[in-house]
Amino acid sequence: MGTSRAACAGRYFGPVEEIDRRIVRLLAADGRMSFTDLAKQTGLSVSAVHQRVRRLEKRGVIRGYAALVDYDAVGLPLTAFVSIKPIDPSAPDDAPERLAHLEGIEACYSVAGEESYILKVRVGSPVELEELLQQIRASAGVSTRTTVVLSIPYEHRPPAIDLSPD
Amino acid sequence: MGTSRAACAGRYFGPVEEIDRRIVRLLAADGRMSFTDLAKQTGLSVSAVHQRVRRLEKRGVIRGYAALVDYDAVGLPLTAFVSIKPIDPSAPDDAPERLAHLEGIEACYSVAGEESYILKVRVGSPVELEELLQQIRASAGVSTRTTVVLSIPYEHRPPAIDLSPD
DNA sequence: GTTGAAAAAGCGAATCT
DNA sequence: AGATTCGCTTTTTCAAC
Repeated sequence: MGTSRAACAGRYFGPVEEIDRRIVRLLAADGRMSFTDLAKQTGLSVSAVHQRVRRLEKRGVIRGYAALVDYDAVGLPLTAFVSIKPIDPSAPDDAPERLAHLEGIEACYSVAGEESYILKVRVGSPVELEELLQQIRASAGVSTRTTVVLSIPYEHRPPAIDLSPD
Repeated sequence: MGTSRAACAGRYFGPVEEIDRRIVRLLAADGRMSFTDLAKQTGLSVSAVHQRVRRLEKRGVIRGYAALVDYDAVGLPLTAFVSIKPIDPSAPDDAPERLAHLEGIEACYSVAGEESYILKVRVGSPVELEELLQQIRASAGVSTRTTVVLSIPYEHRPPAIDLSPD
């Protein structure tokens, strides 16, 4: 190997080094933390932190920022997981692109197992879920299996980014 | 009814009115948007926006802010969905609390269907997934069924908050 | 990475509609 | 009640070191 990468006793910590991981961890837990606070927490100057955050954004390590919302309060009280399977398994599998235009689909995961993708959807009511399922089937040529979410004990807990040595 | 709530042709838009929904939508898409920009996008004064955002935070409509991170880059390249089912169905169901201390569990959904909860987990490697699954089974007295995520076409798309009339 | 200064944004109180 | 204007403070941002 020509390059020396971050590794430690068999555990690979990814291409982001210690201080950067601290920054990412802090911002994942509080996306609006100021550069001033970030500097205090990391022991760096404000400018140094600023520079690192911009670099992390540019490299795509930080992909963006989001407010975490109460979906009940904004009229989207119904969450569901929709597993999909192509009706014609020999057809090209471009379901994610075919579904990207549909509002209400929050995420699309390609998975191992019986089905090919799991979608996470948020809608306003059972009728809206029904309509969305019809659109999913029609748009992607798939069958669907839906698991309705009854309640959400917790969600979006900040990631357990490891801070061990490089 | 004594109170008049937001309703429109059979569609209930939640307890958050038009302009507030605009604000929430904008912040969900860009959690670091400045109050100045927010004011421009909504046609309000900066102070008015400021006041509304604080109120939305206090009411819990905005629950927090988070940086969206590239999990591969920070050493958590393995995502999975873990469906759990109590081994003893007559025992009290407090799985969410019993699992809350475990790092690596990002979300916990109570669901309708064969299993009782779906967990979303992020770990660094297959071995770490194995260890986490053992901890889940031991901590909550459940059996697990795991669906490994192979790739993530998209995730955390901003919610389709409706902006129709109240 | 650091310091330091200018520009921008955040924030609270008083005022007005 | 809710929006606006006014100042002051903090943060952001961009120089040069």
